[in-house]
Amino acid sequence: MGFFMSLSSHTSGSSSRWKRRKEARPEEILDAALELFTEKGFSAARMMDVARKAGISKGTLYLYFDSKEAIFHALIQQMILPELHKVEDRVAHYEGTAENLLRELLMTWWDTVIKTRLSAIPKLMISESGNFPELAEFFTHNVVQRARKLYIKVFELGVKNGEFKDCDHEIVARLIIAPLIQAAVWKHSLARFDHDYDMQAYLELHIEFIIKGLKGK
Amino acid sequence: MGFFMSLSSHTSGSSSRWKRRKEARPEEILDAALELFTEKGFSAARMMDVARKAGISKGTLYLYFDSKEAIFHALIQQMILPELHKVEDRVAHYEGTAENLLRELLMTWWDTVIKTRLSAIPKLMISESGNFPELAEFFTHNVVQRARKLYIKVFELGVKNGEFKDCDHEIVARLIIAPLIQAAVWKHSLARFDHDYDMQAYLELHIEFIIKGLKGK
DNA sequence: ACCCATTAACTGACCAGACAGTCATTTAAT
DNA sequence: ATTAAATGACTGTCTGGTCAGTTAATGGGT
Repeated sequence: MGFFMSLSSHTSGSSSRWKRRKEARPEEILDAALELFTEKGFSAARMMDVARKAGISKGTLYLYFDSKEAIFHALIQQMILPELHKVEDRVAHYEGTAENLLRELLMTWWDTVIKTRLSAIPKLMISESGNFPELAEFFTHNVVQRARKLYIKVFELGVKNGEFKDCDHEIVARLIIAPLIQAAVWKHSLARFDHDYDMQAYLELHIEFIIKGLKGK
Repeated sequence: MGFFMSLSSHTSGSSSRWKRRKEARPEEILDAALELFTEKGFSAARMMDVARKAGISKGTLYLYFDSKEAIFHALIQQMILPELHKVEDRVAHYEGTAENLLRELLMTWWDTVIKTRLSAIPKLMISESGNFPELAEFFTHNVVQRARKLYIKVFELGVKNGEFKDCDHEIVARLIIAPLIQAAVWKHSLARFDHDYDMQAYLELHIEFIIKGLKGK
């Protein structure tokens, strides 16, 4: 027993059957898991597939994570928060018009979240919220509500400056965010069955409509 | 074997252990399945739980549907299309301003889809698109794209009337729809961990922003 | 009105397959 | 020679689907 046929595609060309790569494993595992959990859902994703995609065996997964659920936790908790911190800092130190800050924020978020693999996180968290209520609560409080608060701040700055007309802050923030979340979710679900569309134009038109709406109210 | 303890809560008060209800079963099964599939996802939802929620035994499920997957198919194919037909008829026979038609369309959709249990369908289809590519394709072509075409038509009417300024039709349609889909998805995922919000105000502000954006471009 | 034969809706114990997680063994690295 | 990273066959459990048996409903005969 123990014969070998899988030409491990990961670092092909090596003569040895496998390499010790203690440092690189966790991130590779999380990447593989993010992709599979997003595509199939947590429950339908198989640990053996995660292992294969990460270029290791099933047993090795359990050297780095206690369980399937532990991988899911790590995904949600490690991948988004760093990005959020950067944006919060940016808003805290910003000086200028609210309109420009809003434009910048939306474009930054677009480039660093919606266009990258991070866009998978919202779709995953939305799909699995029913099975992981505690994580969903963590995510809602520590990502969603904090992001929303950021946009509320920008809006309030604009109202204070006389740039924007006042109206319900939270509703405005939700309307600003909705098309971005939707773009992320779409990208990882029905987009592959739909026409392509010009995502940049989508973002720009959204910004234009929102700015016009906020100003002219 | 065969002793009894479950006081079947479904039609309590009856002395018999169960009733023959051939006509009512399919819809009750679909309702139960929609709720569970939406909450847990297709894979994590157990047939026994669907059966219990529908007030029947597991075996009875298989008198009405061939498999778990058949229930999923029936859900997607039977629940949304009738609503879509109504709306398509309305647009085909409409006479009046594009602005008023757009307002009416959004409000109608809001009341008949977003506010009802039908709102679960988009969240479910988005979550499961990776596991049911054929159904996802069907849904995308027969629901999403048809709905989008409807909004494109309204927009084109507005452009022809001189009510709206011209710009990319499909992008506009996507931006009009995004906050509604987002509201539906949210309702069935992270909303229970988030603050409540005034959904009616959300819809009304969205309509206002969109109309202003389309007019003033 | 009652009984009993027949039908078919319904049940739930059971089965076969699948999968998360384990661990004795193998092998890279030092 | 020693350490520890990595493996994959194995196991216990869980669940979709089945089917032999149970029971509600029906209606024809007395």
